[in-house]
Amino acid sequence: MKVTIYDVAKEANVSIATVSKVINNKGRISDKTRKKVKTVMKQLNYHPNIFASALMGKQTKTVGLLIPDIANPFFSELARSIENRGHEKGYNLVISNTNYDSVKEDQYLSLLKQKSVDGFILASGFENLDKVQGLMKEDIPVVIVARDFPMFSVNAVALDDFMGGYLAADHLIKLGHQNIGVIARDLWSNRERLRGFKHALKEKGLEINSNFEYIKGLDHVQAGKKLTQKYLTSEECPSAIFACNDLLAAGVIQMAKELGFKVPEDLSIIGFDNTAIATIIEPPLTTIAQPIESMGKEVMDLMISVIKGEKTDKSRITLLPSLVKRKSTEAIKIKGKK
Amino acid sequence: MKVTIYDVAKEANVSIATVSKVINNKGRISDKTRKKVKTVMKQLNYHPNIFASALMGKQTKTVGLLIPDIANPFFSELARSIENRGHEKGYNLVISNTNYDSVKEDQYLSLLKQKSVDGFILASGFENLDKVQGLMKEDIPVVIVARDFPMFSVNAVALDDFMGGYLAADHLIKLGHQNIGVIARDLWSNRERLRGFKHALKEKGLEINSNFEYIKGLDHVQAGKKLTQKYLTSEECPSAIFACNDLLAAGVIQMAKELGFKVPEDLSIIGFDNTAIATIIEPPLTTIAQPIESMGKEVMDLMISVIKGEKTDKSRITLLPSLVKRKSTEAIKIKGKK
DNA sequence: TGAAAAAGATAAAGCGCTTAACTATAAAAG
DNA sequence: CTTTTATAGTTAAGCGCTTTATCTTTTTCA
Repeated sequence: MKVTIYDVAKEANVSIATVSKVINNKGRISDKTRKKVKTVMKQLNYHPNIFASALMGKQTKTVGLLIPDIANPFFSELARSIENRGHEKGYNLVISNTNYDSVKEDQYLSLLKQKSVDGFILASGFENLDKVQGLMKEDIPVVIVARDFPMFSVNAVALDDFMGGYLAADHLIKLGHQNIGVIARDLWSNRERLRGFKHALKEKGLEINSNFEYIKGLDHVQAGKKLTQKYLTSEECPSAIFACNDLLAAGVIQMAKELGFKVPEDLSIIGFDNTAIATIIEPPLTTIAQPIESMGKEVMDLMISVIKGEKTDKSRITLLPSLVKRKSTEAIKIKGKK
Repeated sequence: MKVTIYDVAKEANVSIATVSKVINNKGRISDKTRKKVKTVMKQLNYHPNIFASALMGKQTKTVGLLIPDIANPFFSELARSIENRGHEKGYNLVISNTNYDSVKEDQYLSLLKQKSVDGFILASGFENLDKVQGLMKEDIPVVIVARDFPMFSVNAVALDDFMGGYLAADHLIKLGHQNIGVIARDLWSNRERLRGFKHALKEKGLEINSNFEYIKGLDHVQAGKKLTQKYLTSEECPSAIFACNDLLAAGVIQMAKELGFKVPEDLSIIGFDNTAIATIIEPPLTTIAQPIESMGKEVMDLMISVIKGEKTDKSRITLLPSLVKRKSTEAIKIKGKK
């Protein structure tokens, strides 16, 4: 039924060891035998059983990807990009949706460890450093993406979130906005974005009073709406809102409209990520773009080089965000004037 | 280093066969020994090596999911739902993005076969029946989702696409539309939708002249825009457009606006899928809803029961679509009147 | 021409597990 | 008290592959 290394060996009149050698390009083999064996392999449509070799400690060409929410466009685009690069390089992806849930993170980690994935790409919340350190202690390749652990030696490819926040604030300030609301889930990357944001404000002598605001248990769009409602009906109604991802921004726009605010005339909105939805919503969203495509490529490449042992030192690749101006932001109107 | 069945056996003073038996709940084991072994397993934090058992023909608790485009919200939501259900039941998902490319489909199929996934969930285009039949001949569990092969015995969970198309047409007709454009990629499910659509028209004595229209090589949104431009600037400018997925519909709305058409006043638009973007775009999209959540659950459950051999006969589960009315469709204005 | 070195191929052990066949023990039956 | 039978546990083969030590053949060159 299933063709094994024995079948090939018999057919080619050699030992299984010889076959193994040509499979792995190891040891001394004459060209003649190599050719013969290869021919037979083709002819029999032989494919080595990965499990048998995994048993012997070889790689499985599979990497685990832990992601908080595959249905969030940023993550699904990132996943697609990682997957593509993986496919190019001969790696498969076991994708696990953690739903920002640390219990699930744990479960997946031990499950996939058991399934001998060659390494882990963590795009999850992972506020918990311990788990990552645990993996590293066991010498399991780990790469973090879209999330940085400062002060901690780990392979990572991340966005300069600080700069992203700075860019957003800078844009808004230049348009004359001074009273700006922020909506962000309390994650590390968002903390950085907020830091950059505040830094820009400070440079111009501005202050921001609003801090982390987020409503758990809702999806991003709903959370964006709720918070926007709160902001826009409060006393110091902001003239602009910085939403820390595009989904949130979509919610902001929706609620603004529902409350009778015109975007961008009455309220400027800037998002983050530059996913497909930024161009789908109305008005098209001004947003801070993450280079999702190269991010995926870089992280997969890094993962592979770690797996192959080419990298012994840790490295951190930082990609830079950029401002994409569309229609959801504009210069503030002078109050009272028309 | 790694703790094996031998370590457990030694520690518990039994043979490895006994340990194996308690792991798999097989054979005769006294309660006392069972408890003892279990304790030791916990204590040593032992986890069986899946590969070793896979080598012996046991399951890997991994299923392959082939999907055309994980970044399309319909598929990412579907993937999430499948993944969730899988996780509940102890299965992992290897997700492969085929990009509607039959070469990639082939590659993934043989690759994952080699990696001994327990079965395949095919959400891909798979116009090619042969491959599916090939898998089935090898007795590899296969379930098709969101895509039906009529006249062919295969496990599937699908939407009643015919009804979906019918519902869309019915809604539009009741609103008085007679001249309706259709945008759809030429896939099986869309052919069914179109058939249902036309059926409804025929019932009312209406005809549709436009047929399959799609532009390959573009993403859905762009394709939707291009085609809309063509329709709206043509002679028999339609009063309504049926787009066979929400992404396409988003493109339609965008282009309509760009051309100065008001939605829904000048042009009614109905989508398909009811993904998150339906509520994000402006105006909110009237669309035919697929029960994505239950679809994912059903397909995973079906897959598992096939894997476990509980199902010997093929079965086809058909879910029903429903119309979700939002703001992108309205009754047609009588021409000339105001 | 012959001994040493190099090259090519092999046998066999072992990775961690399952399982069929078997042995030992205890309980039931004659 | 021996024989049968059910029960509890063990032995050992083997899944398909890698790899080390070993053996055989060919090449090299003094």
